[in-house]
Amino acid sequence: MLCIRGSRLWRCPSARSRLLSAPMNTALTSSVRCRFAPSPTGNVHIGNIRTAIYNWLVARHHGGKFLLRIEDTDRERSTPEAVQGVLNAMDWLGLTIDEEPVYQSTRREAHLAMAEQLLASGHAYKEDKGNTGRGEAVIFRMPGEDMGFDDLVKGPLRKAAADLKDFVIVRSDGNPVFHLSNVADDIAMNINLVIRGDDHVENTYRHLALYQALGAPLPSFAHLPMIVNHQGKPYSKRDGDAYVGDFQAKGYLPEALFNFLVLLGWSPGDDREFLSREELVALFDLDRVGSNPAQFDLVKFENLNGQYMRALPDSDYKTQFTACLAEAGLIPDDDAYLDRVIPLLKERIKKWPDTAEQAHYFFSDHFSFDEKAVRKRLQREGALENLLALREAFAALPDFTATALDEALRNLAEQQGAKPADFIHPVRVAVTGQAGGPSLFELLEVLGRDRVLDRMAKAKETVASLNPSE
RNA sequence: GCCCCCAUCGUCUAGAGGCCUAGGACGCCAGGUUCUCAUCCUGGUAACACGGGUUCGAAUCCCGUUGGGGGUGCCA
Repeated sequence: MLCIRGSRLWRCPSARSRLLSAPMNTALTSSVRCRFAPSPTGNVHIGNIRTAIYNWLVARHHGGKFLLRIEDTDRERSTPEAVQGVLNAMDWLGLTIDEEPVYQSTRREAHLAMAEQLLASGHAYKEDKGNTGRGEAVIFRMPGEDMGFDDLVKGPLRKAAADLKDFVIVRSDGNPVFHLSNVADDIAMNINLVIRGDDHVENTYRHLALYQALGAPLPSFAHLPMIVNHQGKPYSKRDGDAYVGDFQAKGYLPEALFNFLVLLGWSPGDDREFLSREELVALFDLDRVGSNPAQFDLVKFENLNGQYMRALPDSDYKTQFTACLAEAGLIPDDDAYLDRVIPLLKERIKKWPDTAEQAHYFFSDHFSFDEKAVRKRLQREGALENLLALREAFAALPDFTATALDEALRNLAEQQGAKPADFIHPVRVAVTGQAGGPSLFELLEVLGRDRVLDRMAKAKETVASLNPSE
């Protein structure tokens, strides 16, 4: 027997075993309702948020709804801070929700009522396992037949009745268990597509049985492979290097992280990797989601982030750039100056926090010197003399422009039978304190005559103040 | 233990029996551009876990092994 999933053919389990959920003839449509259901017991990490992103993308792609449910029933571990963390992460990444968030902790009575209903209909029973004295728990009775469902990313899955055991839905202390609450809320929220982590595949049989017992319509399921850490283990609450909040704090761009995370487990099928949000909404669908776990490669991500930085519209770039300067206590002289500085730096700042360090010398005379560079370029024999000679040549220039500066320097070098580089490097260090940076002559022009000449004159003190070792 | 899932360069991946002497990206190496760093351009390095099948033909299908992951009545 063959059935259709997307455009692919799949061998289906024998028709004899009841196939639950019916996604093979339920194409995803604009009526799709999916949700992100995090438990706020720690920081949101990239594995969590990637699940949220896929849910959001599917909803947007099909014109359906994307909802949020905070599963905060674990009162010991759920904190308001963690809830806020989830909200912040989603907001930062632009994961807009279409209805008010549901807080699971407010639905306890409904969950318990559902357990009563199952008890009444004979789908559940009470038992004190091993007479522990803890009281009776409510146990759900599995149907006792083979079950299967067609996972939207993993294909057809099935399980023998013998491997499907009864399970607790209400603890002996009277608290509902995850399975009950989760299904009860999904039913209440009319969720018809559940996209969640791979760690829930085995739970799906239980959930499906619950839907059946309750007579509720069955949703479709899609289980996403995990994102694993460098040890190849799924990210846990303990993996401190993968929190979404940290990416935000470190100055990475949300669009870059969004783009990168989507690519961890999905690809458009061609060679594109730099995809705008609009393109992703248009292209993304579950049928191209892979089924093997992925590792987050920070280096590759930083490359993508750099591409986003360079592609940023000028106005956005300027706003952020200015904010970074302000944070470091640097105030641009004027807007026109800022507009001339930015193009020089734009392609070499890889993430926002690097801004102040790389731009410092443009906005203040109190910048630090790279000792290695000073030693190599200014403490050389004759370096200071060259510098002063060059300063005179620069000072004599009627126009302090890049081309004029360039010409003056090369002329002087030629006169002295030296290489242009012998002058270029010392000037750079004297004027910027750094070994590398933007094109020297443009940099000098933008910096302006006064600053440049002043700093060149001070080079001698600078060298002395650094108290040369060796 | 039992059940389920997964397996292509170091990493993310393309691949739906012949288009694959396996393509792209990041990284790395070499070269180019340049005053440096960055950007950019060119070239190179590197993979179908293993063993059996099926087939004229397999990275692609089947079985097994190994490895990894998940689940397994009171975590979510």
